[in-house]
Amino acid sequence: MRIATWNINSVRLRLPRALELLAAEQPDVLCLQEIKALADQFPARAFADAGYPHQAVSGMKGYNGVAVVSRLPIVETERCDFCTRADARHLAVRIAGGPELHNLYVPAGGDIPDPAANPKFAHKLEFLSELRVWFAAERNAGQPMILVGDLNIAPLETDVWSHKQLLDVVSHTPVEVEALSELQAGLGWLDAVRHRIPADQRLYTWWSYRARDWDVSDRGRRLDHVWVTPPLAGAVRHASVLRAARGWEKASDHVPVIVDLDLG
DNA sequence: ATGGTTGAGGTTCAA
Repeated sequence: MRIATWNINSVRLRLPRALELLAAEQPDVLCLQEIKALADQFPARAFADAGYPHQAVSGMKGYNGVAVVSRLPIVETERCDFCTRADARHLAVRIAGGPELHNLYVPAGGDIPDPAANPKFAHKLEFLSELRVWFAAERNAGQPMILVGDLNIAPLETDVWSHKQLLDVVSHTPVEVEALSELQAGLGWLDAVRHRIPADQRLYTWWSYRARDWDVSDRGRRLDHVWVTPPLAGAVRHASVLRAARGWEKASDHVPVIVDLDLG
């Protein structure tokens, strides 16, 4: 099973790029974040015509929003709200004959890495904490599950262009990395991408729109992730990051991440 | 020291 995840930053604006991605990479399931659309604005017909008729969408007006489109039937769908906000940041689906898949868009957290001074950063930490508690209460480490999405945290030193210069920058601060690590430890999630692309290699999935030349300066961060629970640890066959997508016309600031699983 | 760009929607937020 091939799973792709992509923060598309407006599904309506970038629909043509998404259809090209599906045609080129042939994932079985594509998970999207930041669709920036209401569910009834989602281009369902276009994805269905492209061979992805099985869909789940959690949308809102203008911001956030996550969606899953699949070649394989989706047999169950669940949306959770965290931090008492109907924020369209989570969608769980069960793929027919396959594992449960959680698609997440973690709050970015604003600019100031201090929860007392910055409510957005406080929200980010609280969201991660609630997510950890939710998984501990509602699921267990023996269930085969996949967690994908824009987690808005680059945990490793090689997940950012400069570990030292980003220690005070939201997305790489120790307090966030610790919160993410606690979430990961909860069910023993394995970082599927780093399982296949070792941590001694720099790896980024996001480059700011504000750089003069994203490719030359290469000041990226690995914000987008694919994790699996222990029963699937041995199933991870291949992982890739589509860096070239950052150079597409009308590119998202994030690029797709793809993982292949051998589910037997 | 601070700006730089993008998207949605509406003249400003969030990223």
